[in-house]
Amino acid sequence: MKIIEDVNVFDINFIPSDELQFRQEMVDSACENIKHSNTYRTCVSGDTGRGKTAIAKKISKRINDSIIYIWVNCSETNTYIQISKSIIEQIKKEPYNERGKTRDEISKDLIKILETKRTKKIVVVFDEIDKLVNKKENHQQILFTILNHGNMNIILISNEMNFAERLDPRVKKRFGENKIILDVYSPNDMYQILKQRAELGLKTNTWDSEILITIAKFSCEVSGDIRHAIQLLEKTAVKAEVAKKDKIDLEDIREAIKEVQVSDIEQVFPTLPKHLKMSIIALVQNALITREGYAVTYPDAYFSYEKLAKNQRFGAVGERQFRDYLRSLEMLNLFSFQWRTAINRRGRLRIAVPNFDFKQFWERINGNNGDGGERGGVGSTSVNSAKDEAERIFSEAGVR
DNA sequence: CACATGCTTCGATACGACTC
DNA sequence: GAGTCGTATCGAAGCATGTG
Repeated sequence: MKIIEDVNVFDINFIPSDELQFRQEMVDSACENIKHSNTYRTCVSGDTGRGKTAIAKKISKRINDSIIYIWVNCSETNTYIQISKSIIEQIKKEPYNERGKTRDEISKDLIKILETKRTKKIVVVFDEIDKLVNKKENHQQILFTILNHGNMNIILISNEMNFAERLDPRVKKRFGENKIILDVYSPNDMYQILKQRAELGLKTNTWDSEILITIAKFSCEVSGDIRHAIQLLEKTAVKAEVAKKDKIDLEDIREAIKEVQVSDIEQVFPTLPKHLKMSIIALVQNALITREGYAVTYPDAYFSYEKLAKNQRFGAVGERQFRDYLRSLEMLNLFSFQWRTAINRRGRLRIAVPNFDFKQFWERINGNNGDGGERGGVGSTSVNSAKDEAERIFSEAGVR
């Protein structure tokens, strides 16, 4: 029996066509402000899955006819040149060739376009602005250029609450105190949102409130991320469908949770550069040794990494660079870092806590887990390649 | 307080990809 | 080949947090 009516409803980018639940006032107020001003500026911040992107997308849908809407995702587009190019292309709606042009030349082209008089207002959204601000290079100068030329409405979207502190002071001043900070969805909020999705995407009578409440509670506890909850609901529905049930039950949720938890690291791992992979393995090895779920970054984890990397073609990088790798892993949300007082030692320790089930990860990459590969379907390819990658590293390093 | 440790920040350098 | 970017790497200086 079919349970899912419309898969698209569970897509990560799906925005319901009716009003947003719980975030609609913010959309309304932003739209009003944009209507009455040429220089509306605001920062929206909050952890992943709290509706930041949904707000921005909703604004564009709402007033798309009267504005030029520009979307820049700073996790992909995060250099001065790339951002300029993207903005120029989105305004002119034609390709822009930046090859061979210097930063100054591109900057001039951009300014020219920004200062052109037009009837439609421009709204620029910088998604994941923290990825831009946290870069070592001064690519955030692009914001200064934009603020100084022409009139644009600007919305900054950030995961980090305090990204503003890293902003160039000249830019920060221009944004003033206009901030929207999004709170976590409560279990009840999540339930309401899930209900909306279930009504849109699932066949009637295949689900009940108890199912949704269970998912909402679980997702709230583990992440507070609404996307997590929606993904879990979808997987649960798939599980029920595969089992040929008429109705989703709690057992399906348990099955689905198993998958959601491992998917993150195992999907990301194969896509990472070699040194990052070895860093992850080193950290996991040490997390297993301490038996308390964390790894000491230096010297322990670094030495483990050195051992792994010793026989690689390019050898191990220095401890200094290893720290930059740790930073990357933090940015990827794979590890969190904390301070600990050192015992029997001076100074202090930095410890890395894996944000994933590292024991399960370790079992899988070591192939010790006999029933690890029994899962069919979409997930198994990525799981196997994570394992393959790790095995290659182990064999090249001559370590087990 | 002087010193140890481990981190962050800043800047220098090397190098590949690209255009002129 | 010169010039320009962007990225990866590393060293020096300095800061924060601890010990004796």
